[in-house]
Amino acid sequence: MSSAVDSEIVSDKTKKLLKALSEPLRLQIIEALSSGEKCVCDLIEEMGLAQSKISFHLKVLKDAELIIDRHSGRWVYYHLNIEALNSLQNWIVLLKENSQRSTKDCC
Amino acid sequence: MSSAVDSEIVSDKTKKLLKALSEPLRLQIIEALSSGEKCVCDLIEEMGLAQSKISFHLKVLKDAELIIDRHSGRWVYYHLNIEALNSLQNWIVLLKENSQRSTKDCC
DNA sequence: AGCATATATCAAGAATGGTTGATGTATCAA
DNA sequence: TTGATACATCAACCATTCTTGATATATGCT
Repeated sequence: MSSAVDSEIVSDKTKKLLKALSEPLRLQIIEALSSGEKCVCDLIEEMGLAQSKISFHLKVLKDAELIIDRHSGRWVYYHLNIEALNSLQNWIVLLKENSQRSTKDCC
Repeated sequence: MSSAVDSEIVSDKTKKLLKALSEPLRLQIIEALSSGEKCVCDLIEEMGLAQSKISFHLKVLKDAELIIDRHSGRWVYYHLNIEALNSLQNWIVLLKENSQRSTKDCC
């Protein structure tokens, strides 16, 4: 249902989520946003990094739908997309369930 | 407590976990192992990939402590490390809690 | 001991991903 | 309309990661 050759549990969406989360700087951004919505300039100041660098990583996070942008005047505000976190958590839970099923001794 | 310059939630361990999970092939391996312990030869056959490739990715997963190996005769069996999945889940839960705290309207 | 099988490791090349500085675009204020 | 600010994008360079084929190691069988 999600790709041509498909015997997989992991959706392309989850793959993209995990790829986006594989960068330390992006994790820092995620953390920074976990304390609330922020504009790019806040992040630049808070993290002390080049603007183009921040923008680059924000784009990756946005493409993965981990964060959502909101434009207001000259500013762009970003916040976490809880849905993405939920979907990631679901994947982990699924793995764990699968795993438990396979290791439990039979009656 | 986890690094010299530390105003971060994300532990180095979590960073490594997420990096290890950023590769489609490694996700496939994780999935394959979620249905139970397997030896390298099982994975090679099941995934139809070069042995050195599989070994390479198994090493990354093992270094991140996402999987655990067990040697038995000529074979090496791998299984998921549920602890790692738990710790990843905890990180997500923490993010979500943080996020909710910051978005809830005050009394 | 000699051979076969299972797995790990390595070196070289290929591919992907990140950084940097410059430039583009949109919005606001004067 | 001009200038300033906030952000996005781009191209060139640099760094990291993956792949491949070859070789190494360890175990077990005969």
